[in-house]
Amino acid sequence: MPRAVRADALEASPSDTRERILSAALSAFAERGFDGATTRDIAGRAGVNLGLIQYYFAGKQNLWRSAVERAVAELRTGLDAILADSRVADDRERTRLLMRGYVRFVGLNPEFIRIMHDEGKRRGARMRWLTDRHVKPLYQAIRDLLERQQAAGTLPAHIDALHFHYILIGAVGLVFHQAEECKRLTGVDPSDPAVIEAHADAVEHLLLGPPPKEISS
Amino acid sequence: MPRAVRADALEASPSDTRERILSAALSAFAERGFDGATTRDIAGRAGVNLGLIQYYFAGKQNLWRSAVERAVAELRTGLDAILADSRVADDRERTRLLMRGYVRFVGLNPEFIRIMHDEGKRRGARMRWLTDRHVKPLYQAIRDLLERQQAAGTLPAHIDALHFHYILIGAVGLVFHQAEECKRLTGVDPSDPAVIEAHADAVEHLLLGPPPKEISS
DNA sequence: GTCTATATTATGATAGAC
DNA sequence: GTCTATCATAATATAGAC
Repeated sequence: MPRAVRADALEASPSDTRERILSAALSAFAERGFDGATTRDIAGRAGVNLGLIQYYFAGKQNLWRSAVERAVAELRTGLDAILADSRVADDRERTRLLMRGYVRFVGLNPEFIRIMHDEGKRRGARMRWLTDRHVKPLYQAIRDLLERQQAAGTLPAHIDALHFHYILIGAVGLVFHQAEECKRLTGVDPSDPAVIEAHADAVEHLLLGPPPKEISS
Repeated sequence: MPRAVRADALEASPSDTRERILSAALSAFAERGFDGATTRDIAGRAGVNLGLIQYYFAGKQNLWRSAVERAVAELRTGLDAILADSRVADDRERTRLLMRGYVRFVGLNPEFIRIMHDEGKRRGARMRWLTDRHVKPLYQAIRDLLERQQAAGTLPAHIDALHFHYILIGAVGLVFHQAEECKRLTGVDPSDPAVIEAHADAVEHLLLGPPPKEISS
């Protein structure tokens, strides 16, 4: 069965080449921004020839989109599972799990948030694509969770979804976005799993408040 | 007195040219990042000749530093005044005023936070310069305010300054950093003064909690 | 599919006239 | 101080050999 073992052969398979370019692209775009990243650097990181970027992706824009699509799909899968989990009792718990899932994802995948920030400040096709395709669903989910809890009286009624969304996303993500600054500022590397959990704890406590009172026993 | 009126003459004075380059540079670096901004574009926005950038600033790096220095100085002046104001009664009120001052500054000067985010994610000389010179003092101030309130029992004791700092800065700034995304996502322009105040209200309520009880009258 | 050129454009910086 | 012209480099993208 020679076909089945091809992918494990010593030489990289074609699809492996494609994947390596995508991974290298995600790192490069996250570190340097779209303008700062160069196709030469990406090819170098991936250990492949520059021409292969054109062969597989037909240009820098297209490579960016493919790399981002793959990263966002991972996050969406995780968050959708939390939102659809029927075992979760109430909206506060669902918000809490959504937030913690988001903290963990961003802590382990800071490339994602760096690209979101790099594009979210610009007018342009990439920002519009990201917003319509990936930010809007998350915003709707957060908005629904907020409004249901406001109706139930468990979150303050006068805060608009816009503010709640950006406060939550900003509070969760900035420390991982600014990981290099944070390391110089505090000596602590936020990608450390213990720091990730501590950050989730802090956000939960400050933003979601103490858990609602137990039914008195 | 011909010397005194020179600056008001019809033609731009030399120092005016320098100022226009600085303003254009701040906008360009904020919108496109250090790598994406070009000296040609900056000269074009300022309405001056490309060669004048070399004449006044001797290079792109130096221009960046001068432009950022000017923007940061404005913020520092405002925040230092709040921190030094002896009329402020207690640390909670000082934290509240510091936060609101920061919200207003960032809301009106989104260039500042875009540059902070663009550099804070990178290793390199610009990040180190920004962190040591401008982020550290703010971090120390926030850390002191947090720890004094923890000692007084008015903020939760187990939250480390690192998390509190990045939660506060992230919650305050993201909506203004992502202004373009926000406009597309919600139709609301966060640079609207009413939105700025609403954001300050929301951060205050969610992060600092309700004001401490009045002395019963 | 992968490689070596190379075309084309854009960039930061410089030289020198006025 | 301000301008035009230009250099040297680095970028994306393409053409075509293997």
